[in-house]
Amino acid sequence: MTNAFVRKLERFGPLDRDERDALDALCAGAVHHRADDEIGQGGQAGTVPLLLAGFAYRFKLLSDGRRQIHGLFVPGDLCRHLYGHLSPSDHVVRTLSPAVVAAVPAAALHGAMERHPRIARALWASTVTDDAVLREWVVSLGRRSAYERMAHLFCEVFLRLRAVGLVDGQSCDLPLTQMDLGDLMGLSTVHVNRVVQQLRRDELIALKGPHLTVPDVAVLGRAADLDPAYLGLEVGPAHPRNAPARVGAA
Amino acid sequence: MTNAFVRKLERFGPLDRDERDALDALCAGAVHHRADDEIGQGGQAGTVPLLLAGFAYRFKLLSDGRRQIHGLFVPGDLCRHLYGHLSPSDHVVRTLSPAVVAAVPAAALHGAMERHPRIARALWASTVTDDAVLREWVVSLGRRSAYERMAHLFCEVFLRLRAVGLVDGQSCDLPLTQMDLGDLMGLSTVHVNRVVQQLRRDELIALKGPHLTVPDVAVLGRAADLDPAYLGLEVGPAHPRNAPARVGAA
DNA sequence: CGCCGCGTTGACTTCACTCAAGGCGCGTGG
DNA sequence: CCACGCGCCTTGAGTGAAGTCAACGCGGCG
Repeated sequence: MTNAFVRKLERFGPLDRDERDALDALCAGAVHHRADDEIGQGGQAGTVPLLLAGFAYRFKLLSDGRRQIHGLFVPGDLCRHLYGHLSPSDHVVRTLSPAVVAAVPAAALHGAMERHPRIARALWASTVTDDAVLREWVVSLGRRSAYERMAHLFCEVFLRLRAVGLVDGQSCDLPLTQMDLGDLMGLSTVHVNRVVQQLRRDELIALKGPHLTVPDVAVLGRAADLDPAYLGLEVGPAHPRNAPARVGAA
Repeated sequence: MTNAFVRKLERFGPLDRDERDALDALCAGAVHHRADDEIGQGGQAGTVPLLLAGFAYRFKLLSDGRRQIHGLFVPGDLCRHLYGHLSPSDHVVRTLSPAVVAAVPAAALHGAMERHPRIARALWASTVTDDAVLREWVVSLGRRSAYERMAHLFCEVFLRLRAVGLVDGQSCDLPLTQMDLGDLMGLSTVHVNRVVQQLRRDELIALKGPHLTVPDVAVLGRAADLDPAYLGLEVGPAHPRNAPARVGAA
């Protein structure tokens, strides 16, 4: 299977062989991490962690130990802003599962963007999309009920994974404990448990251990009050190419 | 007084006369808006709204009318991502007060960035900071109590306004109704009222109409469980220049 | 075998929401 | 000039969603 980074960027516009090779080159030297490993910190100044396989997240702790996760990464995602090196990092990135991570030198990334305008374009479109996801989290945390929030999260993850070809039929991996889900969506573990059970009873999802099944994303999305245009992934089928590139219009 | 955009960017590094002039040029043709006016929509494709005076916000509505504000803009702020034109906008931007807004052509902005690397650098640093603010909102909404949340918000706004020279002594403008505050922090109007009163009783803030006074930001920050490094504005005094540029380190 | 992490359940508490009403300041129009 | 309406702030009472605390089952692993 091709590089997840390439698959992700191809959603934003076609790439030719040359461009795909350039992206592959950026991933050289990817390393394996164990679950629950910190990534991108320490020695790696001037590089951007790129997740190629597995799951990761970023979070902040309050002074009394409360944790809030404010980013979830799936294969193909950059785990830091393209210009993140301009400002000291204020949070931690950690793997959720065994993972493959490339430490892409920021200079190489920017070089590739200069040489390949379509890569630059895709990368920026991807950044803008990441932003939209974060804003949608704000909406969830601020105004959606626990039930809607969880439904929205499962929907988002499912669609993002489908976009990089990691959904098999109606199922995908999701190595999150209920405690993680709580820290993602601002809920207690106990309440997550109850809400997940309700979602199961309503047959919107099946969730056993690290395995998520979504019988019908559209139905789940409706329960989540999900914006049909969200991620531009909604209506489309399993993988890009046939879907219209949702890019370029003003 | 100089252009708020220039003042904001100077926080991220010094700019010479030439660079300041370039920024000024981008603001040519700024127009006045009434309060509660939609900005940046419609005809303005290919431009980025830049707020030069007044306040604005962006929000989303859920299908049943619940509103969540997911961005608050103060003078000097760009109201859209630098590459926002790569993706259709999924939300609305609206003024909170009478405001002056320049519709900066994206092309002109990128041109200025190419000609003036220090402008590019400052603009990127500013983007990264905006990101950090949004993530901090996620933390607030997910894990802070209503009391901490409001304290954090007032602190953030106060520091951001101070950074562009819009704090006079211990006071600044803040033209938000309690309903707006609720939609910002995911609370009901009634509860906002109660929390604000508590903050007043604790003498952490004074808030009458559109006027906010913060006797001691450090104390307010402590009540908010605010990260001391947040915004890099904390310890510094009223305005840049004398403060070390918090930029460039990895 | 026994610990430990994770999911599950029940009972109770509490933070925040809803509903409802009243006050105040201000602009508009009679 | 005053009456009225309206937006906003305030207050009280009751409700409800989600949190806390505590216990137990289950499965994996050392």
